[in-house]
Amino acid sequence: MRHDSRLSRVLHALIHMDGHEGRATSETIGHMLGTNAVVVRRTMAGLRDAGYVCSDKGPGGGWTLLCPLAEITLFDVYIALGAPPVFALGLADDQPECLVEQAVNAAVGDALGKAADALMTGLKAVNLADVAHDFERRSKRLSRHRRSAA
Amino acid sequence: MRHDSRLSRVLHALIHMDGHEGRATSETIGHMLGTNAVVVRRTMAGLRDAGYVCSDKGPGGGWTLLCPLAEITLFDVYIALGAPPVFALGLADDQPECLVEQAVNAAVGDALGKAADALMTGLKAVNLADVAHDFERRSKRLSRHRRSAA
DNA sequence: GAAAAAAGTAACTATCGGAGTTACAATAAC
DNA sequence: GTTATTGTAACTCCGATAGTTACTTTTTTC
Repeated sequence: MRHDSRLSRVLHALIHMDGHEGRATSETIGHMLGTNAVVVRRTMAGLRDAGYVCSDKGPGGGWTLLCPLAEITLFDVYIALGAPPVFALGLADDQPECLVEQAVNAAVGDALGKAADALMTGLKAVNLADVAHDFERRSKRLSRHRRSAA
Repeated sequence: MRHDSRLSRVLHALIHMDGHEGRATSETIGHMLGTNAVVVRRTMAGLRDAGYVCSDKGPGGGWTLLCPLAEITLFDVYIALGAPPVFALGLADDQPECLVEQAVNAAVGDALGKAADALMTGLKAVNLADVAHDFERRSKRLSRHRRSAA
């Protein structure tokens, strides 16, 4: 596996669900994301547990957004996913008694810690309504271009 | 694989090499890092290509540091390793035409970009002499504790 | 109450990259 | 020429997400 794209995918699903009439089934969401229903259920489980969405079984069932987009930040979603590991880079721990390893890990760990802080700050600064507005901007720009090309 | 610990390990090796009399063989370095000689050679190859160390074959051969520690930053070493991927988190690219995906990826990518900037800034701010000094501080502190415990 | 539509979930496979290992070639010192 | 050493290719191992299959459970609808 190269990347963990769950955050990106779940956000994608939530924005689509906001524009969606009524409930969206896992199957529908899977098509929107280019994946399948089981992956959608698995990934959305954390959001359901956190109370941002609910799911209903049976005919007419599916996923419902329980919250205005403006009240969910990217950070909230990241936490609801279980705060998965951010970095591919890590510290060696083969010689935990070695003071050189400790000094190196303190230095690298400090830089990684600052990077993680910056990431969390960045995720807290944006809510899903911001992303939805950006989507709308992109839609309008695209239709302008289409008209002018016609 | 969980983490890429090459940066941490190479730094560990370089600090040890600075305190080492003459050349250090891959075998010796492997023991210091808790790994084996082939992994050491593979990982150090980038540093050799970048000119920070050289390696000599044959009896009496091994690795030599070519540069004062103060002239190498953590960032330099990261680049010499080939600037490996920093994040385990990534963007979805299953629906590249989808404007929702684009908006989501712009938002998440922006946060990741700021985090990467913070990481690089942190890596540039520390050179290997800083790490070596921290190692010496740790050594002194430890021997004080040992004396006072005796 | 039977059929159908949906979620929930377990279990398995695919994939990807670092790490570990083995094997062997190339080189240099003595 | 023997030995110590690097250089490298080729393979296995591991861990995590992602994909897939199969089955159970729940709920609606007829």
